Amino acid sequence: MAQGVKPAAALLPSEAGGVEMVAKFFRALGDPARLRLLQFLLTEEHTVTECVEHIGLSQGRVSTHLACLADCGYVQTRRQGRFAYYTVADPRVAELVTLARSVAADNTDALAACLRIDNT
Amino acid sequence: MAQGVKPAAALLPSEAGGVEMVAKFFRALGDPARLRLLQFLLTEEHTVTECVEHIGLSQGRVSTHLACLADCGYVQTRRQGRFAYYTVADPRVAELVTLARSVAADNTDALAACLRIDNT
DNA sequence: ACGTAGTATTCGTTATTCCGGATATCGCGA
DNA sequence: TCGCGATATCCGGAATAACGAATACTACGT
Repeated sequence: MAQGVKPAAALLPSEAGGVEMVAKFFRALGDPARLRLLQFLLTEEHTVTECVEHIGLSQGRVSTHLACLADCGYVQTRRQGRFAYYTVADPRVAELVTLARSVAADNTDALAACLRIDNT
Repeated sequence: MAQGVKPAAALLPSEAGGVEMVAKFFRALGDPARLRLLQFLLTEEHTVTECVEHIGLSQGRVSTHLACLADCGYVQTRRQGRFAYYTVADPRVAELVTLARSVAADNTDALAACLRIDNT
């Protein structure tokens, strides 16, 4: 093996459930609706209703999506009266998406042709 | 909002299907098996059979997972005889996973409690 | 040419995930 | 207090994705 490099000895946490945790984390970004919400909330905070109008899904669904993003640490909530203001919590989120976008851009064709993991 | 920063004006591609493409890209990382494969292939190249022994899934499934990772541009194939050697193609992949891991690590508890986007 | 090992693909089944609609829950104003 | 607007949660139902087993394909050795 590549000796002397010692690269990414522990890229993934070897703790129990660590890999599953990271996978769950990525899965949260693997949905177009949540990705759009993330972009929408990146520049400024918005209420749930505003998000609903922006992405055009049912209110209940949007609320769940936002809760998921909050659970994963992507966004944070600010409660004021009966409103809930969501916004991106962590600057690393933008890095993450930007980085992914740059890699994905270099594989547009292959990605488009990829019929998911298992097609049929 | 944070004025004067002009952050990520086009974080996501607004082209048709761009968001879906990035989502698909992330979804490829949202599976524990593929994530483990990626780590396994990060330091050195391995054949399909080696991967099978390493993660303990059926040969057919592993082959499909690897094909998916290749489609997404995460890994590349080198064919030699009847063997197929897979290895990580892009250094940005390690960045991506490391970055995600660091964010996920800061939200371990919330992530663990997150019953996925829609639990039941 | 034949058999075998390595890899890829197909198939039916099972498990996840997303969705809208209905239904709570909570806060505020009249 | 009553009603209403904003959010959150709870249902089936439909779509997607993962799995193992079986099968097809390919390259090599004999």
